[in-house]
Amino acid sequence: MTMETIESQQDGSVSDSVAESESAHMQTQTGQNSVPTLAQVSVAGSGTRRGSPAVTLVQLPSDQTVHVQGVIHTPQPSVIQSPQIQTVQVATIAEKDESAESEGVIDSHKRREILSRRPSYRKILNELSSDVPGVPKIEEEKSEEEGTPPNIATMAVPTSIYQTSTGQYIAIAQGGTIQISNPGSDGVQGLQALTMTNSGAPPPGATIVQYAAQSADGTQQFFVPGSQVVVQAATGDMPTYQIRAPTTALPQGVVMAASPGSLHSPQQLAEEATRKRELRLMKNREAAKECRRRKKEYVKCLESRVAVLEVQNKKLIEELETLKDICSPKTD
DNA sequence: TTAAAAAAACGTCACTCTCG
DNA sequence: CGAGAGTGACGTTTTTTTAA
Repeated sequence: MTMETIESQQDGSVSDSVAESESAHMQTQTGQNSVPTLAQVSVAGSGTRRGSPAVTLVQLPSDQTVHVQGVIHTPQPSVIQSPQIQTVQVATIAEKDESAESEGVIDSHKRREILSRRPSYRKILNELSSDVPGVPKIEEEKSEEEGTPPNIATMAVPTSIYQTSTGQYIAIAQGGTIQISNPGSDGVQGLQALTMTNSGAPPPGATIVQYAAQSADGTQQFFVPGSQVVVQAATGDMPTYQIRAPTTALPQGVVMAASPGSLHSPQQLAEEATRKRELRLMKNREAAKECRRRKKEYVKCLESRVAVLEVQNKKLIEELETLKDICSPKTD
């Protein structure tokens, strides 16, 4: 097996401002890869140059290995049509309006409009993956590479565990996650992950537990401003919990009903508005995390595709050279 | 070892798009 | 048409890298 080295143009940075790397359509000049920032891609060629498509291993800079199918198929006519064609353009999946950058005087609102009309990464990548078999799809669900489900992962380091009067266990993890487990169920399945949001300044002296029941998946969420913890649940159809400061043994206040019920007073309305806002912010927070994860995956995918196309380009160049040698006998 | 710089990650807002 | 998901932009925080 011969190891050869090609060079791929890539900045390697994955940050919030991926738009620059997305917008760039990479160009490879034949025989003159003199691009300032170069990353090396190792290619382990295997199999035949002619005949059935050979599978090539491409070692990406990020220790990824990509299986690349051979691009030269003997039965097919060569894709090389003219010696003058020396520029290979690669993967302009998500075009950004280049003029917006070049002009530089465009106002931010208009620029925002342009940018916000781009399709989602999931769509782009799925379209891309339908074209290229090697490109993985972004699943609708969380990918399995994320590992265990969140409610299992977060049970790893509970700092406090309480038992309610109904026999349920409440664990408060360091990350602010509350977990409720039913002793009757077999461990993990009885777990319910709850999130304590400590962000933002709690109203002074107030202890508000906001509760939202989502019957669809059985998820229950509590919002506890400040650093209080959930201590005890009462019996009955409507579960109630007490909030205590972690350092004191005295109950600080109560707490919650399983449904907000009818809201009348301005304070209740304000609390409801606060609850809705907290819920919206929390969802948006999670959505932003997921969006960034998808974006990173998308960029990785683009980089993989660049490597694949670099390999294709190299093979086409080799084919061109071979054909040149065959067709033009030596003159000297 | 440490301070500064750079990069990455995060939270929030504003907006568009999609779906019921 | 409204609710919610998705995402770009922006400012802030955290982590990593680099130079002294």
